[in-house]
Amino acid sequence: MGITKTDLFTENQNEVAMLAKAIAHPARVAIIEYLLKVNACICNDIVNELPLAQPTISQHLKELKNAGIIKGNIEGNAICYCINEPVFSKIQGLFGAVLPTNNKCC
Amino acid sequence: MGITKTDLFTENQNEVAMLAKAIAHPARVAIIEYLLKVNACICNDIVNELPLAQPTISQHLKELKNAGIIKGNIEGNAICYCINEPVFSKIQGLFGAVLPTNNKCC
DNA sequence: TTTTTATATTGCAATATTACGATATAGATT
DNA sequence: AATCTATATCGTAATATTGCAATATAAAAA
Repeated sequence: MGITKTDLFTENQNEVAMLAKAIAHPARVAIIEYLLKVNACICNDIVNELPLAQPTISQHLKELKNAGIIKGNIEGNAICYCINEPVFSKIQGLFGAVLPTNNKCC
Repeated sequence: MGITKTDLFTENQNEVAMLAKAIAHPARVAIIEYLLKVNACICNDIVNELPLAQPTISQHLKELKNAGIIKGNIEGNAICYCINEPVFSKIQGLFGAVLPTNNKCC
């Protein structure tokens, strides 16, 4: 198959999986880290920053944008990208704020 | 291609991506949620809990185990799974503890 | 020892992802 | 207008993922 049965899971489970998938590639992690570091909108810089071809980076940016993690603003003939705060905060909440477990076995 | 160029990125970027990938499927999110809920080692229950065939779940469990997120203990003829605390805490740290951004543009 | 129970492995089909060259688009510059 | 610059899209090859039936394995129960 190769197709995920999203209809069998809750909306929340699918959302967490979708957001995790967007982060599940080192190039996209690098893009997020870079945007967090410069803490501003960045245009062509990303292509020069990463060791991948321009179409490949464009594709990764699209996936991050589709997941809502970043957003792009048209600035002349360039497009400036930055972190989309609300979604990014949501991710921090989803993965960061889980109850401390106390395994009784294992 | 279809192959990720891990050698082009830092160890940390690859690790974050690897952990995110392990979470990037609703079935695996459901397994993690269930293990956190019952807060103990669970054996066959997972197969009955999820709407997927046994081999499929076995495969997802294997991926979570490979990522270090869960661990399995042999208990007679059954195997009991539970959250692997150190790695799970690491995930919470990685995704949860990021500086608050203050976008100047967009 | 045969059978049952719990889980893993194999093999395979359907689909998704990754990467990039070639090309398109669109605003800026000359 | 012609060219340059920045980015997106298309097409395609290589590889990875998802899902499951069939089968294997191994301990428990009968």
